[in-house]
Amino acid sequence: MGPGQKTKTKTYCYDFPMVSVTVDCVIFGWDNDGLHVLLIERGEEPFEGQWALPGGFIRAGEEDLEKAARRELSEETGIGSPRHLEQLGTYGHPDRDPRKEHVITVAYIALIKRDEHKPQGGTAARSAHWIPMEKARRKRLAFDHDQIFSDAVERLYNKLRYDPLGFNLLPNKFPLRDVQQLYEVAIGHEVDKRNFRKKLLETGLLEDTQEIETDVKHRAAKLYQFNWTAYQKRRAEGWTFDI
Amino acid sequence: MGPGQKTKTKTYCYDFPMVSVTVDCVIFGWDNDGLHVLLIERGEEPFEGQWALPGGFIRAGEEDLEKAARRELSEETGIGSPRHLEQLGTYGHPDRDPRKEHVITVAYIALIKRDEHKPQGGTAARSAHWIPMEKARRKRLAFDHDQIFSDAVERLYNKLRYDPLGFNLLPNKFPLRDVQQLYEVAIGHEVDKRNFRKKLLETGLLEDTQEIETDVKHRAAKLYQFNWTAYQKRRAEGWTFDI
DNA sequence: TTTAATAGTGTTATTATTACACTATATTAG
DNA sequence: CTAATATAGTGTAATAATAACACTATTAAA
Repeated sequence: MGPGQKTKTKTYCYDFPMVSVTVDCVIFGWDNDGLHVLLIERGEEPFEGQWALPGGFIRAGEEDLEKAARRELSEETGIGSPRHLEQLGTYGHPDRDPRKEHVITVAYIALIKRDEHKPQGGTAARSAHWIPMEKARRKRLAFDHDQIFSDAVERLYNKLRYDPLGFNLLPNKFPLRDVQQLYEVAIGHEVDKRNFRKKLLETGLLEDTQEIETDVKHRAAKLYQFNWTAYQKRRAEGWTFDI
Repeated sequence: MGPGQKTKTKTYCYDFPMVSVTVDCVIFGWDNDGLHVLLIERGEEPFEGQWALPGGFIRAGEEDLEKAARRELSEETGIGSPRHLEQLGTYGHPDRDPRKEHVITVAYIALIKRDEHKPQGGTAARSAHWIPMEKARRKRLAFDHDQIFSDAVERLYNKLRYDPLGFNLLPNKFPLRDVQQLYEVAIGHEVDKRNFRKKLLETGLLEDTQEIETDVKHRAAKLYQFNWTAYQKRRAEGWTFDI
C-alpha cells in the first residue's frame, strides 16, 4: 500500500515490508535419448555450487512476469524464444529463501526445441546443463526448486495427453517413434505402436514430409511435421486434441 | 536482492524498487438457482464503488500465499474455511494497478458450500454479495479482475470434468439433479439424465443417504453424499474421476 | 549373404458411449 | 377427492471407441 519514493541515495522506501519477486523457469528439451531439463550450477550464495532452476529477480515497475521470464531465460541460458511458455504457479513461503527477505517466485514452464538452441552456455556467469529427467529427479535442488520441478513435471505430463504442446519439444520434422516415446514417458507405460499411430494420424494434423531420417543404422523412419494452423482451426471449432 | 532494513520512522528501505503483492480470491458457491461468485463493492480508491474480487495485500515475511488467501477470505467475506482452495495464477502487468507501485496479485479459486456460510457480510468495511454467474460475467470489474474471473471460470469448468471438486460446492447431501445441473453448466450443454446418472453411480462414490428432499412442491428426490475417503483410495490406486 | 535393428501395417474382440420414452410420486388447484 | 402439474427414477439396443494382437519391409553392419 505504501507508495515507493526514491531518496537521493538510490534506496527505495516503503511504509510496509515488501517482498522480492523472482521468476524461475523449468525448461524442458527433448533429445533422441529422452526428455531433459535445463539446470544451472549456482555461481553465488545462497546455495552456491548447488543445482537450481534458472531464474532471477523481476524488474519492478518495468516488466510483466512473462517478460521477466523471457529475459531470465535469455540471460541465464541463451535461449531466445521458447516455443512454449506458460506459468506454472507461484511459491511464496516466507522461509523458502534463506536470505532475510521474503522472496516469492513465479515459476514458468518453457518448452524448447533443442536443435534450435545449440549454444547452451548462456551469457551469464552460471553454467547451464541439460540433465536427463531421471538424473534430475535424483538431485537435490536449491531453495524449493525440487517442489517446483516436480510440479512442472506433473503438469507437463498431464498436459501432453490433451494438448499438442509436446510438438514444441520435438524438431520440426520428426519420426512418429519420437512422438510415441514422448507420450510413453508422460503416461508412464508403453503403448501399442499400431494403435498409437492410428490415433495420431487420424487427427489429420500430422503431415508426411516425404523425407526420411538420416544417420540411422537401420531402416530409416519417415519424417512428419505437425500442422499448427490446422490445429488452431480445429480448436476454434471446439475440437480438442486427445491422445 | 537488496536486504530490507528498517529505519526508525517505520519505513522499509531497499536497494531496488519492490513490488507489492496481493492475493485475490474467486469464490464460487452453488445454490438451487445455479452457480454464484462472491464479489465485493470496493469501499476505497482505486475503483471505489466498483465491483471487484475480494483480496488484499499479503503480510511480507509473515505468511504463506495460501495463508494470506485464507486470511483475506475470512476478513473480507467472513468465510472461515473454504472446502477447496487452489492457486489460479499470478497477474503482474506493471500497469494493472493504477497506483504508482507495481502490484502483482496471486489469484486463488475457492469453493464453498453456501449452506455452511450463512453470514455473508464479512467483518470488513466492504460489502460482499453473491452474484449469479451470468450477471457477474456482464459486470466490468476493477483492475484486471475481469481477466482473473474469466480465467477462474474456465479453470473451474474444465476441472469439473475430471475432478470431483464440484462436490465441494454442493451441500453434504444433495440430489443427483444438482450434480447434473452443475456439470451441464460446466460443459455448456444438457446431457441425458439416464446416461449421466448411470455413469455417476457407476463410480461407486455416491452413497444413498436414505433421505429425501424436503420443501419441494413435487416428488422429492433421494439425497446422496460423496464418499471422499473412498475417492482418495481410488485415486491412490491410479483411478481418475471422469464424467 | 546373413544378422540385427527398427519401420510399418489391419482386423477382431471388447468396452464405452449415445440415443431414446415411459412410469412413479408428491403437491397444488379446482 | 380428482385432475393437473412438476419432477424423480429407470433399461435396452445401436454405435463408436479402444484394446489386443504378429507379421513383413528396409537398411546397415558383420
